[in-house]
Amino acid sequence: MKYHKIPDETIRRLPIYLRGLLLSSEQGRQSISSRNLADFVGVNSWQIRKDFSYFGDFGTRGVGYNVEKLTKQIKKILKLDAAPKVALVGVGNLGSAVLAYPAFRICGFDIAAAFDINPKKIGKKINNIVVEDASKLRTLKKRRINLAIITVPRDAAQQTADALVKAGVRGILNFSPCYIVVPKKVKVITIDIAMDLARLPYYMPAS
Amino acid sequence: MKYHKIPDETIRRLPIYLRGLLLSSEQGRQSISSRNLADFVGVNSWQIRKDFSYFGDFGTRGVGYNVEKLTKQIKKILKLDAAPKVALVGVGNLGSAVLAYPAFRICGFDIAAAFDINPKKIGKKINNIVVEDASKLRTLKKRRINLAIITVPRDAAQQTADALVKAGVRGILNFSPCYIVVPKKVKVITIDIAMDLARLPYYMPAS
DNA sequence: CTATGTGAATTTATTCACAGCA
DNA sequence: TGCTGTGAATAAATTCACATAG
Repeated sequence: MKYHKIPDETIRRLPIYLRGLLLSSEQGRQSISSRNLADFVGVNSWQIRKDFSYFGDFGTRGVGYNVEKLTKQIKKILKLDAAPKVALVGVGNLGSAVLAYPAFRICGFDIAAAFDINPKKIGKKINNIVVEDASKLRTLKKRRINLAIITVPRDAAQQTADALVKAGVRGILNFSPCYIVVPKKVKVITIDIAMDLARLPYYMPAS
Repeated sequence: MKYHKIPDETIRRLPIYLRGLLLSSEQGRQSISSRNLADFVGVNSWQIRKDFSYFGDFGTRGVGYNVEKLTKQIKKILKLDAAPKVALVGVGNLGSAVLAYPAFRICGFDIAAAFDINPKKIGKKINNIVVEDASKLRTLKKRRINLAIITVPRDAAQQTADALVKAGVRGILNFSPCYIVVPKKVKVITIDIAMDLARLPYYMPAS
């Protein structure tokens, strides 16, 4: 199995496992079985084993997985071991909340810059980060920041993405409720809160 | 095809189509082809046609789909036509941002209540909604609110979910970075910003 | 005896190719 | 001719069952 390509769905679950592992590590756990982890993260134990099997033997039969070793390996696969630097564009309500979001740290992210076009916001410090003028986005290349979060209003999302791509950004987490077009070499993941909420009623039984 | 169960993945895409349709309706469009919509939302045209085929004939061959009719049908399938009422628990940074999020309206949601445990926040008005004491969650049943958004810190997420379930809530959008356990009759969708960000570096080519 | 690792079976989703209608 | 609608083909993901190792 070692030489198989890791399925996309497995990649989608790896961060979930990582979160579970970090949490159980905090609780002083050193080894964990697929069953234990399953209860912790809400994924079947056989699914977990299958997922892990795509990238090697980390478990000990009869015992389980070594939490530290597995954590390191997942981080390596996800390329999180280099503490990726991230820029955020759009320091409005949502942007400020994302800047203050504590859970980035545990994944190893370093929120290294924030931008806005509002002169009132530029120069202010939010969560220890000085807000810069969005016209300075091109400095990202020199600063070796190639990950960005977009939290600007919808109308500005595409042009923000264009500017980011021009500045060498290769991965974008987009919170604007729209589809944005980028070159193939750039990966975009869109989080649209309303889209997820919109799926809920379908799954709810009649009240 | 009309009598087939609609696949989960199709349901996941329906809100995306809905967003695209609403946007193109704003632009005065009355009919749209699968190709047009594809460019708009970033999904293949044959995927779109297949998805729509699961719930009936809405297109006119040679022309495309009637925007209004299709919009109504998608809303009906997603059970969004009744303007579902939503409660939000946890008016911190993220909670406030979500309350102010404009895109809920277009999907037809009615943010009807907000709760917090912080006495300083209770009674304050945020985006026209008075923040109530979280101990009053049980009033949700009488008010016929069965959808909720959780934006509390991780430690409080599970107990908040428990309280919501007790109050009759059947669908939860969870922003806390953890897995929460609920009875089978309750549907939870978790948005973990860090999880999505954590997937990006994997897909980025070496810089 | 416990828990992993993995081929095989099954289920689910995507893609294709084209018939059929306006 | 243009675009939908859909069976059939392909691809992908999940689930199972069990051999295997500690």
